Amino acid sequence: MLQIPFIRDNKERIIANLAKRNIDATEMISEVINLDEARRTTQAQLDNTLAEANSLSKEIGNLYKSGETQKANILKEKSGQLKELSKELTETLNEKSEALSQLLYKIPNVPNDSVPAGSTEDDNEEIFRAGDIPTLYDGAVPHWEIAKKYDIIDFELGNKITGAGFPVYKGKGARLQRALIAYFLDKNTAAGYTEYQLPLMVNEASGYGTGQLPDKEGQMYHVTADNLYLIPTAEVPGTNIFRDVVLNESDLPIGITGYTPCFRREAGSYGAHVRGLNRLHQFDKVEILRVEHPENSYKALDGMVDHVKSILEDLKLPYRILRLCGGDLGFTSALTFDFEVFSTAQDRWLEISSVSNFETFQANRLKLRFKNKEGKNELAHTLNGSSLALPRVLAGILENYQTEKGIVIPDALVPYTGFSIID
RNA sequence: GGAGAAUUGGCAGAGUGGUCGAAUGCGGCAGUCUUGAAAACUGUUGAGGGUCACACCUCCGGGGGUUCGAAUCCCUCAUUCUCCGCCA
Repeated sequence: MLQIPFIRDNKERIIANLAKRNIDATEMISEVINLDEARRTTQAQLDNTLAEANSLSKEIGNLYKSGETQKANILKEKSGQLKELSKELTETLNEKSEALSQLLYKIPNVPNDSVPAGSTEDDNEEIFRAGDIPTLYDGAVPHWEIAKKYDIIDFELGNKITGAGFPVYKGKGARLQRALIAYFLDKNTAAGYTEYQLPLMVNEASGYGTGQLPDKEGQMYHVTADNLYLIPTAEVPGTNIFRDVVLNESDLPIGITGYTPCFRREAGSYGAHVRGLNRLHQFDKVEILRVEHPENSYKALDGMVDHVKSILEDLKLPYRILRLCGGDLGFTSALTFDFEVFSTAQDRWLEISSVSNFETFQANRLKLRFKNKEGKNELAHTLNGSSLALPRVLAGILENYQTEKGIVIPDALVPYTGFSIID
């Protein structure tokens, strides 16, 4: 959520940069400003009314004390009128505030100046590429066939137990999953991130805190009996650690990592591109999150990018990094770098990590602040990234490491799997 | 799930209808003293809205109510603790 004073002061810049998301925010922005003005006017009227009522109450109290009941009763009547007036004003105020926050919830974060304009993923800007795309043997196949061939992932069984998008990993497949999780967590904690194990369901306030609500209402599984949501990413419980928190400046930066399953309804996505592990309702992910001083957040973002790079280099997977264009940028993000692994057998790039700086957009909703040098509370910056999302890394490994003899496990993972080939 | 108790500023903790945005202690910050530090002493120190700045308004777990007036009384929800029940 954008801050109102920021909107007031940066109207043109906001509109110009939101245009990169293909949004014409002119009307919304001026409506925000109008509503805010109306809100403030009403607030001032209400304040004055309440001030009058307060002093009247004091007077009445004094009159009672001195036994002047008659006079007190006269003032009581006046007080009743003020009460009525304040009720009306409160109602107006609530309406304005509600309308204002509803509107603010709908305005996405302002893209960073470096974000290219564009509407689809084709407009994303490739900024880095590394790793060799292997030449596969003649019998190479996509991962869903590999999974069947070696009996390591059973999609049909998942269909039976739950439904499409809930695969069952077995044997070496399950072990490989566990190995990846352990390896990622070790890698992250070695880089200074503190490991957390987080709730897999969150309440409504947390959903709003990180911006999934109301924007992605329909994309989360909702446990209606208790009004809880299954997390679509560890970002939600992880970032909400800091909801309504005032940190000391010396607490910054904070880095945390956690493994969680993620649940996404993925309403509306069907077709060949969602085959196998490419798009699931339940998948595993290890996440990294940072809380940073506003001055350092972009440096921290680069640090996160380097960290994810080092993981992919350990795994020796061919990958590229994209700077997302405005149209592809998430609602809450100011700047996002996507990592994609090349799936040789599918002949396409698969997104495996998304590293973003949210600046104060989440912090404003969360009320995540720190006491700055002047002793004032200032919004912190939040960042997060996947390191990494499991299914597509798994797909990448299965497809890029397939040989006639079987799937060769990347050296970095062997200590975790306890085996070096799936055959 | 049942019964009881509780929820106050960064923390601890007083406050049961008006003079309470709230005693006191700890912590934080600034100063005195000191070569420096510690100790001691002095001052200062919640958040949000509003204003050029004041004024002023709101906030004592959340929401609602009673009252001229609520941290204080009532209702409701959440959370915590104790006891009972159930249970991986």
